Formats: sequence, C-alpha cells, structure tokens
Amino acid sequence: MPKVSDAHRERVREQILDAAIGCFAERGIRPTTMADIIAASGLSAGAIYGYFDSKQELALAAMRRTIAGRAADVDDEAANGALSPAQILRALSEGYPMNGVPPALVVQLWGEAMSDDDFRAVANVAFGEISGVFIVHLTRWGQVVRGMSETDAAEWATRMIPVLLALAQGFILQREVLAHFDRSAYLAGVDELFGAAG
Amino acid sequence: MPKVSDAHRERVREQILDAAIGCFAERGIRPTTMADIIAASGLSAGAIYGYFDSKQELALAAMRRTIAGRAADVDDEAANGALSPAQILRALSEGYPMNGVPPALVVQLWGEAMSDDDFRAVANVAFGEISGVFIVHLTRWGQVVRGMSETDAAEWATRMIPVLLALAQGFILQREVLAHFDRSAYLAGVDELFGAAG
Amino acid sequence: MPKVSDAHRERVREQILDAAIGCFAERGIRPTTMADIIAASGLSAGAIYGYFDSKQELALAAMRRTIAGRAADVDDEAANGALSPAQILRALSEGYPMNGVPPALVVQLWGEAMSDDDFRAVANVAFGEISGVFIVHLTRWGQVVRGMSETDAAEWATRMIPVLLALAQGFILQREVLAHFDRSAYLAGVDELFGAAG
Amino acid sequence: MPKVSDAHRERVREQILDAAIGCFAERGIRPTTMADIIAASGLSAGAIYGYFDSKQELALAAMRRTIAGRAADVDDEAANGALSPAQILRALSEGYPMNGVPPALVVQLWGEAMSDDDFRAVANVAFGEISGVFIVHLTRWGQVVRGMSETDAAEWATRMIPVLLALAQGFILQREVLAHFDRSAYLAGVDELFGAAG
DNA sequence: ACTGTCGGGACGGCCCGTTACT
DNA sequence: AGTAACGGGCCGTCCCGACAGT
Repeated sequence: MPKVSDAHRERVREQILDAAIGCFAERGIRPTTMADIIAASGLSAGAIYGYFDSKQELALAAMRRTIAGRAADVDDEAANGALSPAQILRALSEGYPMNGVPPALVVQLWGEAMSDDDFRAVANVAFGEISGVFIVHLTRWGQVVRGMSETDAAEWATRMIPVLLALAQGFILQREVLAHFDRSAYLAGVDELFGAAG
Repeated sequence: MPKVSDAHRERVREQILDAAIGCFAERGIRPTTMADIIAASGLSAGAIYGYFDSKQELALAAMRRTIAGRAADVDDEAANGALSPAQILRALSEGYPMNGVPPALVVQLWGEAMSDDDFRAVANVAFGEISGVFIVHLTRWGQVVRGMSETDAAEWATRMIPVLLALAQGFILQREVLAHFDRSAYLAGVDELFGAAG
Repeated sequence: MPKVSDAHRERVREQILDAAIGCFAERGIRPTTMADIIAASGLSAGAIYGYFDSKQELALAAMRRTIAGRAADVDDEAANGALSPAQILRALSEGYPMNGVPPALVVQLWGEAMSDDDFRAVANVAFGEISGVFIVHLTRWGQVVRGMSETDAAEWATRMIPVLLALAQGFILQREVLAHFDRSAYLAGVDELFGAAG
Repeated sequence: MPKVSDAHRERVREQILDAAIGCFAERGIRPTTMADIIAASGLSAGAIYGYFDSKQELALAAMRRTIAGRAADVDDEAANGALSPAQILRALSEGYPMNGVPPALVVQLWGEAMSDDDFRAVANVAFGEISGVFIVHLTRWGQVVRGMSETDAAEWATRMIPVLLALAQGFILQREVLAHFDRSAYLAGVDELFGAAG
C-alpha cells in the first residue's frame, strides 16, 4: 500500500492537527492535555505519537500552519487591482483566518516563543514570510495608487514593513482581547494613516 | 502592630512579586514552578501563600503591574513639549520598561489572556489605560505640531488610538521575537507614517 | 524542630526504603511500580520524592544497604576465635541477611549493574568492602588455625580473596535459584576445599 | 514448501535471537524495547511475533542458549588429558562464551530468575546441566591427577559440585562488575585451592 | 501463507500546586 | 513562618493484535 499510505498519512496528520488546534484554541496550549487531543481526534495515544513526537511538535506544527498559503490568499485578493494597506491586512487575516488557526491560538504561540527557542525560530520565519507578502503588495500600492516610482515605492515599502507588520499583530491581538473591538474602524484608521481614501 | 504590618506586608508582597516576575520572564510562566519562585524569593512556601493565594494570582499581579505609573512616565517625558507618536511609544515602553515587567513576560500574559478570563479582563483594563495615555498626548501633538483645532485633534486621536495601540503592541512583540530588530528604524517608520519630521 | 527533624528524616527514609526493598524482593525491581512502593510505605507520592529522587535512587540505596554493617557482623561472630572460610560466609550472609536486603534482591542488583553504570559503581564498592572483611578474617584463620606466618597468611589470603568472594556470590545465587539447595553441604564443601576440619 | 520452510524458520529464529541477544547485552533486558530488536533484526513486528510469542520468550530463548553445547566444548578441550578445575572453568566460559550469549546477559538472566518462575526454571535446568559437565571432568581429574579411586573421586566430585559451580558463577560476575579483574589470578587461585600445580 | 504497517490502550514514572501542622 | 506531605494527573511509550498487501 505504498501510494495510498503517503496520502493517507498526510490526511491523518491533518486530522490530528485539526483536533489539536481546536483544543489549543479552546482551552489554551498548556491546559490542553494529550488526552484531550486524543479524544478530539478520535484516535488512540499510540496512533498520535506515530505522527507527532510530542505535544510540542503539535503546537509547532500549528504555528507553522499559520504561514502556509498566506501569500497565495493575498495574491488572489489582489488579482483585480492594488490593495490598500488595510485591504492587505484584511486579506491576510480575515475570514476564518490563518488556515484554520484561530487568532487566539496565534497569540498563545507568541507567548510560547518568549520562553522556547523552537517557537521563537518558527515565529521568526513566520514574521519573515508575512513581511515578504507585505512588501510585494505595499510596493504595488505605492506605485499604482500613490504614483511613486518603482524605486521609491520599494524603498518606502521596506521602511513601512515593520510598521505594517505591527498593525497586523495588533489587529489580531486587539480582536481577541478587547470586548468591543471594531474591526472596520481599525482598518479605516489604518488606511487613513496611510493616506488612502477611507 | 497593625500599621507596621501593613507597610511591611506591602514590601514583602513586592519582594515576592519581583522574584516571581524574574522567574516568569526567564523560564516562562507555565514552566516556572512555585518551587522556583520560593527559592528566588528566599521565603518559604507557607509564607508565599500567605501573600498570594495561588500562582495565578502572582501572574495576574505581574500583569497589573505593567500599567501602574505608565501615564505618569509619559507625562514626565512630555513636560517640555508635545511628543510625536514615536516618542510616545518610546516613553511608554523603552528603558527598563513596564515597571520591571520585561516585554517577554508581557507577551506571555497576552497568551494567557486567550484562555483565561481573569487575564483577559486585566488585559482589557491595561489596554484601556494605555489608550487613555495615548489619547491625551496624541491630541496634544495634533494641536501643537499639526495645528489642528482641539475638536479635530481629539476626534482624529480617537480614531488613531487602536492603530497606535497596535503599533505599541507590535513594537513589543517584534522586539522580543525578531533576531535583528531595529528599534530606531521602527520608530522612525512610525513617525514617517504619522507625517512627523524624522 | 531542628534536632528532631534530622532524626525523623532518617527514620522516614528507612521506612520508605524498607517498603521499597520489600516490593523489589517480592515482585522484582522493574516490575515494581512506584505506586506499589507508595502503597507499601503508607506515604504519598509527593512525600516519597522528597526523600528519593527517583525509583533508581531507591534501588541504589537498597544496594548500598547490603554493605553497611557487614564488617561489624563478621567481627562480632569472630569475637571468640578465628572463623573458617565457611564460617565467614555464614556470618556474612546467613540469618535475615544483608541488613534486611533479601538475597533475591541482591542478585537482581547484580543484573542491573550489567546495564547501568551507577549500579556497577555501587557493586564495585560493595565487592571491595566485602573483600576487605574477607581478607582480615581469612588472614587470621590462616595464622591461628593453619599456623602460617603473618606475612604468608596475608599473601595467601590476598590470593584467595576473589575465590572466596565468588564462593559467597555463588552461595547467594544458588540459594535463590536451586529448588533443593543444601546450605550445610555447600558450606561443608567450602571448608573441605580449604582444608578445614568439617 | 514445508521442508524448506522448517529449515528457513529455524534460521530466521536464530537471526532474530541473535539480534535480541545483542540488544539485551548492550542495553539490558528491560530497557530493550521490541522496537530495538525489530530494528536490529531488520524484520518487522509482524514477522517477529510469528516466531516468538513475546519479548519474554526471546529472553528465555537467550537463557536456554547459554547451555546448549557447553558439555561438548568442555569435552573437546579435555580430549587430550584431564582438566584441572580452573581449566574446566576456562573451557566453559572463556572465549566468546556461552554460544554468543555475553556474560553480562547471563547475570541479567539470573536477576530475572529472582522474580519470574519461568526464568527460575530455566536457570535450574542450566545449573543442572553445568553441574553434569563438572562432575564428569572433576571426577576424571580426581582419578588421573589426584590418584583417587573411581568411587572416591566420584563422591568427592559430587561434594565439590556446588562449590565449583559457585566458582564459575563468581567468575562470570566479577569479570563483568570489577573494573580491574584479573582472570589469570582468579583461575590460579582456584587451582591453588584445589591443590593443583599452578 | 506470511510479512509489514498501523493502531490500541494501559500504565509508568515523575512533578507540581497547595494545605496542615508545628 | 516554615517544613513536610498530599495526591491528582500528565506526557510518553511500549508491547502487542488485526488488517492488508504480495
């Protein structure tokens, strides 16, 4: 069963990861026990540990999943025109965001990165990937809407990357923490700041 | 000796909290054991539990400490002139920041807030307090430097609050996660975005 | 309670160790679970781990106990005259032997020493201690009963030490393994071999 | 293909047993996992369990293997003359001894026998077999070298069997435990004790 | 028929936050 | 105030059936 196996393996991995992400998001990473994940996945302990070496591996895999396909999503959204900064943010993190990884979990993952080098490393990669997405679309918007030259737009976008990244992170964080967070107002504020027509 | 006791009590509380914050920041909140805190504080288990009901109380107290005195610090910095957005950010979170609560711990606290309502409530309060500081100084900067009317400045500042808050949060997060984070460039980017002269 | 504490600690340690040795001897070291020891000791898991760091420490302590007081026991037995080799063996390992460590456990400890350096080290020490006991009494017997000079007796005893040690080890092993082992016949055989009057 | 199968079966069994013995000797019996043996044998779990019912069966088979062919080996060595006790010991347990079962494993097997009746039974048989070898050659040596009558030699050998067995067991044990064990000195000591010329 | 893969599920050892008692 | 004990779980893993493919 060689051909079936590989595809099946990947499907089971995803199934386990889905279950784990669900538990993590609901209860928190640390409070979630392997028993929770086992129950949620419908498999047994022996099976789980055949796919993931440890609970930590599960959490790292969840973190890695937040990145996959981000670029593609934003590219799709930008198919018929340049996206304003706020639109980039929305394309990146709205809907059921981050490949099924809820924002609440993302914030917990940041917390883990504070005391665990593996998580920190993955977070570094993730922030880098997101920055890559940002720079492309911010440059385009600078050229198309703001009428900057390609060189100027690229330089400007490079300077704005950490700032836009912060706006994405703060967006995620406030969404989860604040009781009455107004997404539209936030995004409008972002575009106002960037000088885009509300 | 009720009066002496009260002062002493408060000092011991702070001493314990300092020790706990140190452990939390170094090892992470969850990985830190009460034994660690007991050893670091130099007291005994029985003593600690006389001052804090649980480990969670310790972490919540740490979170609450991040807010105290924030407004005063920014006010001091603003004594001789309006602060630009980036200057507000620096006044708020540079130096040994947040009343001895390291940024690494702050991020973990956000993570806890995702799965614990007590933490979420404290985070709500904290974000509110910070917003209050922001609105005052952002309004002043709008009037003084940007030449807006008081009404316009206040309305504009209100719209910008969540954005500036996000910029503060992203600042803290990227500082801790990114290997080669350039604080000055970040702050310069913020002021550029707000149309302030670098 | 400073003075009481130390004595108490030692007593509790012994109590735990007694319980562990009982379990080890009855069920075997590996098959014995910490739960068994906890139940047998009447204490709780937390208490046990306050006295011994791990199950392995318990087993090592059991091994170490086999040595303590061996020399004294043989000396006592030899108070009124030189002991023949077989008598040395009996004094060393008869009765409820080895400070309450049953022979069955001793053999298991040897087994552990095959794959664990800590056990091997303790076994080395143990064999050395036993050898020390042997050489004293074997030398005395050589002088007193065999009429050898002190120098000759000491040299002869030194050559015989590993052999006599083997006879002790084989005695313990056969006692536990063989269904119909005749202790008296064995000891008689030893003395016959050493040329002692049966 | 029934006939081929039988020969093949036996070969595969030996191959598995070799792998298991290697693991057992290197890591210890209990610490060795079936996964280790599976990896070392190059087969799969399903295959292994077709040949041995359980891990315990593997260990028992290892124990049984120590006996097979012992008598023949000593007989071969004794082809051109009577063997002294020490020579019997060397013939029995020197070289790569015990049919590829390392001494370290033998000692572990003794340990297992303390808490497992199956192992104890096999050990009984093993000790009996060894004793059988001993009695033959010890009797011959008594007659040929010591000039005893056949009857006297046989009786004497019978009395000496448990002692000689102990000397073999102690030899194996000390060889594995003691850091600086001198085999020649040990064997010389044995022959000196038996009154054989060094 | 037999080899190999996958899954099962029971514990095992250890640790940890916390309270009684001194 | 401090020492000692408590006891509930948690993560991991290990030995072994049951299918499925050659």
